[in-house]
Amino acid sequence: MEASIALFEQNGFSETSIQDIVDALGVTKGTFYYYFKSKEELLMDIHLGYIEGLLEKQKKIIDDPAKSIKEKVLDIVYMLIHNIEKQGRQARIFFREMKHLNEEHLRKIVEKRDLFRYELQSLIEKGIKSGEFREDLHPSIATLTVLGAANWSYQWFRPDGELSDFEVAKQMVAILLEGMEKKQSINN
Amino acid sequence: MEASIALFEQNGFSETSIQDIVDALGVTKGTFYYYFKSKEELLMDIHLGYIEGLLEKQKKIIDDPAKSIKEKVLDIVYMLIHNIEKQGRQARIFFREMKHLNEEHLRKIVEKRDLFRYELQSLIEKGIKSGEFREDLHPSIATLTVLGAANWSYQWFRPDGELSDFEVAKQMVAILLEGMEKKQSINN
Amino acid sequence: MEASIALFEQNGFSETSIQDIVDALGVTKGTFYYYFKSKEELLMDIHLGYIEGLLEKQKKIIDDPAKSIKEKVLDIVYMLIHNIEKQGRQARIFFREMKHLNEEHLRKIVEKRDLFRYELQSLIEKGIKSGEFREDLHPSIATLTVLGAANWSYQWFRPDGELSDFEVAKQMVAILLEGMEKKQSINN
Amino acid sequence: MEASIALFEQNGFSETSIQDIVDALGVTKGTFYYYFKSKEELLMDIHLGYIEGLLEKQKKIIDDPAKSIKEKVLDIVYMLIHNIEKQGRQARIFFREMKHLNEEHLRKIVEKRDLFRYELQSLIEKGIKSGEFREDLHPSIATLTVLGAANWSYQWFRPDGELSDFEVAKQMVAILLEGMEKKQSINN
DNA sequence: GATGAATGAGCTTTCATTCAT
DNA sequence: GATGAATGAAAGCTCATTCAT
Repeated sequence: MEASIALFEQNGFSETSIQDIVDALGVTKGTFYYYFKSKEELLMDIHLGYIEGLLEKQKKIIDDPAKSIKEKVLDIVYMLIHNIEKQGRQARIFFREMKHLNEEHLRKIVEKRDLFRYELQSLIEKGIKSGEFREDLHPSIATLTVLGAANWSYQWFRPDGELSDFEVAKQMVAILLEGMEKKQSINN
Repeated sequence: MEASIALFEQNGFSETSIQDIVDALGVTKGTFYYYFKSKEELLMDIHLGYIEGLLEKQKKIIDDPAKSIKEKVLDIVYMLIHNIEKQGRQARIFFREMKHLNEEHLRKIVEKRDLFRYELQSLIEKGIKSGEFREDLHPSIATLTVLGAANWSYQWFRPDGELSDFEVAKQMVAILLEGMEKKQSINN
Repeated sequence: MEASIALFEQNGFSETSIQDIVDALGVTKGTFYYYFKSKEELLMDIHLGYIEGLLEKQKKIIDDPAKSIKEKVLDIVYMLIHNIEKQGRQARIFFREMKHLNEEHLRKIVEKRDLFRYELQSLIEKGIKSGEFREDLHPSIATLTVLGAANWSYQWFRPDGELSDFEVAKQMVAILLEGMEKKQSINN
Repeated sequence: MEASIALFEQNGFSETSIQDIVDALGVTKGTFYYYFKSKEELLMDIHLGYIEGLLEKQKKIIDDPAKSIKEKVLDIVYMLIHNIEKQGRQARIFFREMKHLNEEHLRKIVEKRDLFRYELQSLIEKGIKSGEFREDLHPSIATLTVLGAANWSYQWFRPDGELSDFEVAKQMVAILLEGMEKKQSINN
């Protein structure tokens, strides 16, 4: 799986042959099929590992009773960006290669992906009710804006860049929560 | 090109054969190679058409002397989302299939894509200088946050949804400019 | 098709690879798939050619108004055996490799094979009614006995043997019609 | 062997993998190779079991001093058909999969199969000499006609059909001995 | 401008067999 | 007696590309 993740990320699922994978490991194609029923099944395993990891981490954040909703949103954004440092390759495979899953597998993955989204959305809805977020916020668009900003980072965030994952997350959340506009000073 | 865009978007570049394309048109493979040097060249044509269209529209917005910077950012976000209504398929191909370009073509496209980003970033930098945006804004992260939010919509925005492209863009820009937080009333 | 018939007959369908077929012709595998959708489709074409040829010949014999029923039975047996001289390889493929057809194709072929049997059976039934055949004959078993005797010959009849196909057919029909028993002389 | 007979008969020798066989038994492939040297050897064992059983039963019938030759022919036909009730699957494997034996094994099996035929042929020859059968009978063709009629039944005879194996054999032998023709009454 | 025949390299997958444990 | 991991050869099939016509 590790070897295939590196190859799928770099060259794409369709462009990576079983031969490429087993060559990277110094084994033969037969060995691959001893461990995986098909190339698609391997892809499914990668997808499952990724999304279930995310769901688990999201759940821990949401269930934390000590944090405010804003803090939880920050934590989720940070978690997504931090995850790219650790599992950026899986993330890129997840978004790019999902269409190569078969119908049944795709259904399962989309279900979990949607669950992640709904959990975030219901957090934002709570924030609106509790007064932490503006009442005129459209919960689903707010959710997708946050997710877009964070997920897009898998396209550009490199852990070796100028800013750390935490600083990127802080900046991004600052924009999302407080906005880019210069605040009007109360005294003016 | 039209036929291939529909097929590439639906099934992916690698999964679409030349045969599929010519079948959709009722011609034969020989004919394809009379008009295109290779499958990759066709993909390049699609990429070029998409990114050059975006750059042109972006330029028109930025060069408009009648608008504030904030308005220009709104316009660019709206333009990106609106584009999905018109050219969603090209957008999805652009982001998903870029890696199938050859080295030289890829370089050219990445150059133009980066140009688009730099133009937005320099708009935001101007906004910071002019006092329209907060001084503590990290221009590159702000740029990528805006682009992430807008570009991500190609994954979920459907023109037949509840909200129009303009309403989605307005909501999204409201979040990006004013933030999700409830503003403190001046009297409190 | 000709090349594949020779190979399927000699080595069996599963044991003959596409490579074997195209090697025999001095072309490449791609060429094979330009003309046939799959290996199974080629097998179907062989089956269809064989059974439809038989049905056509059977029809001509049955529709001949100048012949008695006994003569028609002889003609059908002779036709089957004669066919082995001309198309013995197809015959052997027909009986041996039918199970490699896919469900839909198998259904079509079995239908036609059964039609051939029913036509013979209805001929025998007419013979019983007309008094040419014994009344205590069980039509379906008689049919299968005749078909068994004739069809089995594809397992052993070789056109270069001692007897010609016509002589074999005559002998076989003599047994089937008159029996192997020594007839009791009228005077005894 | 039992498990493999069921699988070979249903799906064919080439189409049945060792994995299929050991799966049916809940053991592993290594175990198979502890008991059989190769897949082909297993096939040979099945062939040997079948043909030696037939030869033994044939010998008992032929050696019976209490029976006429005609009765012996009936008995052999009955034995063949009866065998299908008991060992139909082996029979079908025997006729269909023989070509998968290796050269040496094939030679041995063909020898025994031919022995069975010669024994029947020599019985018929005796019947001709003794006056039980017509003198103009061609012994080898008569033999193959009888064998064809009987063996073919493995293609269609189902023990749950309308007639029992004994009734089918009686009908078939009636045809083979007395013929299908209506006998001319002595008084006419 | 367009066709149709052909190629060749590559693909995923299967499977009988081996063998150290 | 039995297992499980591995192999290697081959299978059916796909497909971008070429090119004479």
